[in-house]
Amino acid sequence: MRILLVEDKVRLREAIAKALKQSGYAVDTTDNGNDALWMAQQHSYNVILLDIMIPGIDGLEVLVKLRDQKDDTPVLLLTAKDTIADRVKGLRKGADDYLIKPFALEELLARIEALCRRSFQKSTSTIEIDDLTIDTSAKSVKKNGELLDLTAREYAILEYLALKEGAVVSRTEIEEHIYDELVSPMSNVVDSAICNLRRKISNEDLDKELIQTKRGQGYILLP
Amino acid sequence: MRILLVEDKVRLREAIAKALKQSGYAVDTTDNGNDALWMAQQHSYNVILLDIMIPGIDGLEVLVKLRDQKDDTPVLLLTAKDTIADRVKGLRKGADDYLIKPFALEELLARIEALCRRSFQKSTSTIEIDDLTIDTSAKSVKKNGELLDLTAREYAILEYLALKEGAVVSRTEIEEHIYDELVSPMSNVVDSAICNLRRKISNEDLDKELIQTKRGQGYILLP
DNA sequence: AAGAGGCGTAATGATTTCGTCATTTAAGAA
DNA sequence: TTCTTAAATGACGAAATCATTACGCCTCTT
Repeated sequence: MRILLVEDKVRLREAIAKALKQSGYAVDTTDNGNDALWMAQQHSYNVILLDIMIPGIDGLEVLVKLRDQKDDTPVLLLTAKDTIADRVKGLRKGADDYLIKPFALEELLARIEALCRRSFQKSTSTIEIDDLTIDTSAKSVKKNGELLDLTAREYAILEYLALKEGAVVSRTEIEEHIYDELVSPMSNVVDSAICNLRRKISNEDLDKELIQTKRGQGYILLP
Repeated sequence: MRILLVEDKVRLREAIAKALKQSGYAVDTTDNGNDALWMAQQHSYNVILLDIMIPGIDGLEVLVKLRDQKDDTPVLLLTAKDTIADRVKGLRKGADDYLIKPFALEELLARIEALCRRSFQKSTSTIEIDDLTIDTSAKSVKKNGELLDLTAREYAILEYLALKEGAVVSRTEIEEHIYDELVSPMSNVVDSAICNLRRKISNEDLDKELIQTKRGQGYILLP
């Protein structure tokens, strides 16, 4: 899951970014509205955290422009203002949620989770696929009740595939949503990660692969 | 466990704060309603102790605003008033418990415990994990019946991990819940504390670690 | 007032992860 | 079948993360 964080106060921005990364998100940050718009056009983020009071174009305007461009990335507004009028204004302009500063990091994490779930049209925090149970809240995966020992990367990829269950997911898409920095075109990081992941989730006896390869296209997770 | 104490009378406030700290809670205090609201938004407390008669916004109003913001932190009202009408009013507005001044510290501590338990949906005051028995009421930990000599910090961390058994808990989350002030970003207090904790709870013979490291994510307590 | 112990900090050493590269294997077209 | 290209796999090393120790401040106790 990749998140764009738009916040001008350095300390707050870095504190939030740190917490998000610890929770397994790929995070891009910026401190102003112009860059925010630019970045939002470059990548498809899963969630955008948008402070309203920022230099350059203000947060609400960024939001409006995004929606004008038919970009419906979930936006969570961060704001110091706390009047019903402001709330309504933000939501009217197409925000999906808002949080009043200062807020608890856990609250933020919970809302982001909710937004992600919603954007993938999932209502629960666990996804069941075959003999796997993926708990997106605890960030753990169980196979027949046994906890699997996945690394952060492995988990992130599996979760992403699971959320898009049944859809072909390209390498590029995985790179863009899971990795912080741009992956060099020649790299086979994803292949490598998928290989390790398969090793951990496969049933040695059955030769059925949960993660199937669509040659020339990417991977697909099938139940 | 982190507690917010809102009480304007200095002596009483400090007495309560001291007692709470001795019982192993992280305590933040304030003497007025405005700051209380601010602080409650800043952190996610496990319990809020709220005097009704305070300067600024009064206690009941603070409560109402919290609930308006969907903040369901357990609130224990402290008040001199003792009429059924007042009680009902408080509870109606979303308080979880009620204590009439003057009260015995013992009584207060007991109720706080109850609220903490309830918020984690645990009915008993002891948590059993592997060969450990954590008594949240006595704030003691036994290993195979033997009492362990944990420091307050160590206990607090263990208890928190235990309450979230099976879920990955990030350093940031631990810092936020166990430590009074924000820990400097570079600090490795948590690592250090975990290290000491492990030393005390580990079985030298078995190499199974109860507290496992999820590299890049945090720690997880597994049975 | 002195001693002890808790606890935060810094430094160093150990571990793990993960990206890269090289090689093998498999898929699909001719 | 054979050739071409994509994907899987395994080994390796750099980098990041974590564990552990030592030290010093501060608080609490006696």
